[in-house]
Amino acid sequence: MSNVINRKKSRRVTIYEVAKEAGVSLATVSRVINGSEVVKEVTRKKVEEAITHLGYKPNAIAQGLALSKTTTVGLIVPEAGFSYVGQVINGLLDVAKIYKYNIMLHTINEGISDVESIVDDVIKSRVDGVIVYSDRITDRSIALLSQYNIPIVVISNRVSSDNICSVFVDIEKAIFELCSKYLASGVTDIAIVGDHRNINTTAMMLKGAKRAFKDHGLEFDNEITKPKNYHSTFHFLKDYFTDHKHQLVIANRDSQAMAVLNAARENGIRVPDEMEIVGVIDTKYNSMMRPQISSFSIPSYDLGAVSMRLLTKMLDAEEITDKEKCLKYLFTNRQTTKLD
Amino acid sequence: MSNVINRKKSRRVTIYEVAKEAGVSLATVSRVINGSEVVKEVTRKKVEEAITHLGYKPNAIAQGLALSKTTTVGLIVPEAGFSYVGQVINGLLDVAKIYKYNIMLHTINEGISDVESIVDDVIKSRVDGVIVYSDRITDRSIALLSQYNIPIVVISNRVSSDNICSVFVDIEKAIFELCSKYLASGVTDIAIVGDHRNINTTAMMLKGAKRAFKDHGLEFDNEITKPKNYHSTFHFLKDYFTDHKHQLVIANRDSQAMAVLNAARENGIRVPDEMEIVGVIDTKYNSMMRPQISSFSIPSYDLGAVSMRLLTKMLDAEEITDKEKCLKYLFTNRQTTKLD
DNA sequence: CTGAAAGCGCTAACAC
DNA sequence: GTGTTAGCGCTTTCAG
Repeated sequence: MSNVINRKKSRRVTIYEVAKEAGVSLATVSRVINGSEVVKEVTRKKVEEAITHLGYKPNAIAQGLALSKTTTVGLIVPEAGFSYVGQVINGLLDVAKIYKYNIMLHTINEGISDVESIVDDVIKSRVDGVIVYSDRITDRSIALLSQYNIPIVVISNRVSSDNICSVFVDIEKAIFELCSKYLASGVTDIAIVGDHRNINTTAMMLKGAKRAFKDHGLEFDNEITKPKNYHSTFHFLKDYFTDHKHQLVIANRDSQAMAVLNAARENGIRVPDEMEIVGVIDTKYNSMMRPQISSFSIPSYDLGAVSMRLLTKMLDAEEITDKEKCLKYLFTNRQTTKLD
Repeated sequence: MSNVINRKKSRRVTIYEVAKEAGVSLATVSRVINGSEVVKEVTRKKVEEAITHLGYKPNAIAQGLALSKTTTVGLIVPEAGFSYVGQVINGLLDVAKIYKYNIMLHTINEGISDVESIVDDVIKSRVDGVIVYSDRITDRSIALLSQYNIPIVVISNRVSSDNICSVFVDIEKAIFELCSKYLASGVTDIAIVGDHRNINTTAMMLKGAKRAFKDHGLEFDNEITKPKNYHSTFHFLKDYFTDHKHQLVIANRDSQAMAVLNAARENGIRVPDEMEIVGVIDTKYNSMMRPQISSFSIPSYDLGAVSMRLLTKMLDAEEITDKEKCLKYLFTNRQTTKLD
């Protein structure tokens, strides 16, 4: 297939060697590499032959230096969050592939020092743009990054400015609608499990619930949060449900929804008869539980794909009609709810 | 914290500007950046002040060009496999951070054309080394890559050569031991669910089972594979278990083990009383099922961490005692087995 | 201890 | 159409 010669320990072939082999100047080689129209057909042929013969591959680093652009974008995701970011990454990579961008992957955790070092790495590596999956709007990484005047797309958070766009799902609305529906049918004992790893999302969920309750002349005040002394949501909920019960419990990540389900059942609470459960972020595991957990399907893949597409637009200085892109969610009624 | 001036639309500051600001030559600036010992203390101070004052950050691309090394490594993982590769990536990134390497992420699917283009990208981006998470030893990506004489670490597969090392878990042995134990206790109706996405792992599992059976004077011939016309393992197994039952079913990925569990139960097969189930790859979801699925814990994080460490050794031309690193697994007995 | 200068591999005017 | 040349930002001899 590829005529690459196995050149052990030999330097990688450069544009000069191709030029010599083809009997042209390096400028011409550069032209054919970059698909310039002005090269005569016969010389192009010669060059192309030399290229495949020598197995030449342009040095992206050198190109990057010469052009001051790297065709790579930095991706920053929360550490240990791959179970729910995986799909986002897939979407992102697929689009990146189309537009010939490479992805530099960085993970970030809570530590501030970490934020600084990530930003450092990102800036030093001279990526053309950055995509940040971040739940926290106040995230220092974004603030720091934006100082460098580099195009940024943030996922899962509504923000925008001169060089920042965002792609997200309107969780507030999702929860509002869900709660409204339940309230309308007389269900008022609704609780939301707070997610300390996704503070902003939790805030949105609460906001949606509060709005729905207010519309019904009620007040929402039922956030369940894991105290620090419990090391897992499940263990906490197991205790919690010994003397608590709600008509509807809403959790963010599917692992939390599962914890709710398991904890409830271990306390003999029948789901969905006595208590209904809804998850927000949906992974494939969500539907593998028995009963299957009803949930919103956040379009994770699209979140990634759209973000990357948006970034390419920013990089090409294309007109951007909407700097804050809100994606549609879908509610899937499974076996932990009694909805129709 | 950082004294970076918000320099809108202005070029990034270069080593020249730092040199001018500090009143020294760029060679000297370069020396202090790279921690050379020979710089006099006072000049170093001057330079450092200029650097922080200007908010200078070295251009890694230019450094890469000058040094012909990029301090980035390419990571190639199977597309859509983040649920079980996530931990590997975390381990890898943590170690990469320590050794100051950046990660360029690529995903790969079955298509051959894809392989070529990935290898192309990897070579063009002049990474210092590559880590490939690949189940298939015959993987063309590795073959192609190795032509370029670049250090490679392969995860989850035993291979090695001049510039290739590998880190993996001895699945064959794991299954051998498990089967031996069951066979010794009289359980002989054992089946293994084939995983079309991980052909090599499946082969290892079968090999282990066969060896155990042979040791007991028996022959193993119980691979369950999803026919092409079923779009999910679960749906196939649901039909399969209407007229099949085994004493022990072993599955590779946890999602498959869950499919086994759910399918069995929907056919009224009691687990573990009538049928026991063991999974191989363990994610957090595995233990969220009820009953909790007994499984091997493949040390995913370590797989990544060790691989990255190994790669740094190759890059530093350190002595490598073992080019094929076999990591320990652990069996966790949960609620789908009757073992003690 | 520090500076001058030659690349690293490639692109993009500007000539011819 | 094609070649020449000046950078892109940094490292590294080699002088001084």
